[in-house]
Amino acid sequence: MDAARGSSTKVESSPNSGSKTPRTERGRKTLRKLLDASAIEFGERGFHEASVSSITRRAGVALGTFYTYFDSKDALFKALVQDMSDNVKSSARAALHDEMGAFEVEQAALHAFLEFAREHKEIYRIIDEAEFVDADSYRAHYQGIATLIERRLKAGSESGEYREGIGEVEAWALMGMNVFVGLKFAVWDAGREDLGELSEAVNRMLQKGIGADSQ
Amino acid sequence: MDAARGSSTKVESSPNSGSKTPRTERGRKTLRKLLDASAIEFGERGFHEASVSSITRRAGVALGTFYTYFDSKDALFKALVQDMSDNVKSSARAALHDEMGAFEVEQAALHAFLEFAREHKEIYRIIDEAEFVDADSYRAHYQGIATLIERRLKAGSESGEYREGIGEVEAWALMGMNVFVGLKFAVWDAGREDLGELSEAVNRMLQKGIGADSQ
DNA sequence: TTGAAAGTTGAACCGACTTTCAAGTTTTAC
DNA sequence: GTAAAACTTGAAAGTCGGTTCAACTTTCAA
Repeated sequence: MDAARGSSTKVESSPNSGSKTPRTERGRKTLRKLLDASAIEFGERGFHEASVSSITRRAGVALGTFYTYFDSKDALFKALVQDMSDNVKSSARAALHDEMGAFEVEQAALHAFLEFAREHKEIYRIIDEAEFVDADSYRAHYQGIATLIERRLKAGSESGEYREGIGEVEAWALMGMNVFVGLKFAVWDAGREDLGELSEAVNRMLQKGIGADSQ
Repeated sequence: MDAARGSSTKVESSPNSGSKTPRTERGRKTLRKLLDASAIEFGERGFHEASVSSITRRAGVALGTFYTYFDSKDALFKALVQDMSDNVKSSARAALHDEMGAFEVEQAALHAFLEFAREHKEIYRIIDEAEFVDADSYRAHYQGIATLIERRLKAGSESGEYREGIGEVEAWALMGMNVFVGLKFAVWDAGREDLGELSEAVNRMLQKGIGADSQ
């Protein structure tokens, strides 16, 4: 349940994410406690079921303290979505290296994503709920990832590893594969399948499809 | 906005969907008005923003009338999710015919789904929000579709059109492709791309992947 | 025709949760 | 050492919307 812990890295690096920047060490600690507690609370209960008082209780601070750091429950949620979105992206990017081939890159990206999802199961609930709480963040999240994927696909196309004409549609399709495989096998049925085998299976689809004639 | 109209077919066919079956024609009409109004309201505002009073206002009936037909706002939502879920499935199934080849079937299913999504854009919001309002329905929806897809994939495998070893993972991956392509191109950017070309592009990925060597 | 069943109405009840605030404590800076 | 700034506290205000209910109207069946 403390899976959420790791997700709250670099909070103070993003300046205007709705949180009022604390000026003392004590304040910074309290803000961190609130963010950690809220990631857990939102992950367990969802935005509307989650209550500010429950978050402050988890964080071990008084109710009023919350409003020293956030304008509203909404503002906190937005800050959290932004934070999670950044973390997924950078965790995937960290798994990629220059010497990798195009297919290798996609497999590594998926593998990193699956690992991330397994460690931070709240991510699906939180990102998905953004669709209703903060629609812009939701779109921005998926649009941002799709753009990254499309860029990689185009590069693979130019290097001759992928066929020509690969673009936006394929990027969204690929993202959908990754998201749904993650939801099913890294969150719902976590541990039932080996993440390495999963990313291989998906990569095989990418390489040769599912047809019999493609050997 | 009256896209929701068509979705409320066969309401009375499902007996215990949380709605108290009306006994007169007048009652049936009122129930129908409530369901139609709520599909629009939930689609526009989402579950929590939607209010019972706004739904009854849209439907042109008094607030109290609502509780003649539903035990609660939750019950109505569940009934609606079930209805939508059934409709997506049957609209896809209706597009399939026995004489079709395995790939042809998948392409037709996707095409039917894309059309359905374009006509009923609320479906994404409503199904997605079920994750928070009624988690079981949400899982049941996707699990149900995945099972249908997996069955088709297995059949294609046995008929020799697909390679061996195709199963659950591929079914979820395929579902993810369809869902995300639908979200992006049939809902968000509706009309930007031709649905026929879209389902072809996705089917091409299915047939030969995205590799250059696969011709 | 008539009484019972089905359906309708909307004001009022009610609980729950976000947000405010004035009084207190701790930290910082000089 | 001291005053200002930063931070904390929790009771209470304020809001909002789901749900109830008793009086009323319409429909149905015999």
